Amino acid sequence: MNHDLLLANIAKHIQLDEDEKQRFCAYLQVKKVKKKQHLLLEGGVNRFAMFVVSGCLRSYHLDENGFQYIQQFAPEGWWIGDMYSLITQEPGHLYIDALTDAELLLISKVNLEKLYKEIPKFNFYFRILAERSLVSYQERSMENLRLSAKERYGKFCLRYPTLTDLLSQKQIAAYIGVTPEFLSKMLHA
Amino acid sequence: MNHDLLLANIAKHIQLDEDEKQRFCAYLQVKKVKKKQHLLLEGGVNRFAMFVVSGCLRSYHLDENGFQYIQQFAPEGWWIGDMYSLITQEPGHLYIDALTDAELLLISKVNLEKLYKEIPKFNFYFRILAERSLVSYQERSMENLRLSAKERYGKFCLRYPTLTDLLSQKQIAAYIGVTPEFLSKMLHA
DNA sequence: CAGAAAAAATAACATAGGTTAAGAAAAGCG
DNA sequence: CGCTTTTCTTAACCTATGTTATTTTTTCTG
Repeated sequence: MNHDLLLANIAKHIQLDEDEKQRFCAYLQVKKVKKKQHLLLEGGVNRFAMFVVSGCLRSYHLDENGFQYIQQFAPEGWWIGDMYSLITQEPGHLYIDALTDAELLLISKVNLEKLYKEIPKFNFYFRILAERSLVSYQERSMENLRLSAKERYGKFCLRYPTLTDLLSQKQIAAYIGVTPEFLSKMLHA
Repeated sequence: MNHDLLLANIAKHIQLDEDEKQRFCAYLQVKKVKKKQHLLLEGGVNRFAMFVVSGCLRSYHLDENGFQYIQQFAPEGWWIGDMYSLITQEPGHLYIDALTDAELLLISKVNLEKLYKEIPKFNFYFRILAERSLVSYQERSMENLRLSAKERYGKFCLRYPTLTDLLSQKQIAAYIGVTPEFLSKMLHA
């Protein structure tokens, strides 16, 4: 079943009885997307937190020169969204799209708020997730200041071991913040 | 009273009755530190989340060449800590010290866990904090990739308006990730 | 499978920011 | 208040990474 991967993930942090599982799953909706399909555009409001059941998504910024800067990859088992827009329900700056065909579970902001009220231990679950994610972005902020491109490439490989040989160099370059030309040169040097 | 600033901050997000306030405050300890005093060294375990009542703290990394990279400034009303070490209770990589004499409220990891059990709405409070902090570090990660030093300086000024003319250029340089020499040149160009 | 589109490689040249060094100004401290 | 230490400024030179352009290779799609 679609929901098993997510329920297993949740079970690592909080215990849900059958009734709670039912109620939680009732708040979810399944979505299938094709490769390259967009789920969020700059200026849009992100109304859903998205859990990747299969496939791979990414979130990125686009600058005025058309360069992409990838904030996150979301392979199987990861959550993704524009946290800023999701929290505030204001228009955000991120794009989110699918790098492969993918199957998602969505929970709307509205349902998420209901969930927190009805089953407060989800505050605990999402606090743990937010804290871990926070640590990861704190590290990346510092890495992006103090490490060379080659070192950032190394960190990318550690963070996404399953994606290292799956993604194009263009995607990896946009994640570590160099041009594809430079990444190519670097990998051959 | 020392605790008012923190209680006011909490009151913005959750409602505590008098008894809950009492119990919460009983978990806190007051600490006064002098300028330049360290609260955490690399390799140490961060046992306390720290709330700044007055003064200013900072957290930073030190690289093998002795360069500092500042992760966060914490003026009055901010929380600070080594999130990684605090969550895992493993040795961390951050240094934390005082940029001015400062007065802090500490809550130990142990008491924090008790607090979550006894007054579960603190899960909500710290979830909100973690989420906001997450958004801020997500933004900084991307800024550190895509913005020039001058643009990062601009973001620093927006993020810490009260510190812009308080901190030395050396501190600001270590936050935006350039050498003090380059920052000086940049500000005079 | 063929043609088109996207990605990767390579190379010459350009630039933001780093390095080193030295002096000037400011801040800390006895 | 004077001495010491730290910070700031300036400038010449250096390096990692960007830019532009071209060719080759790979992937997509009918």
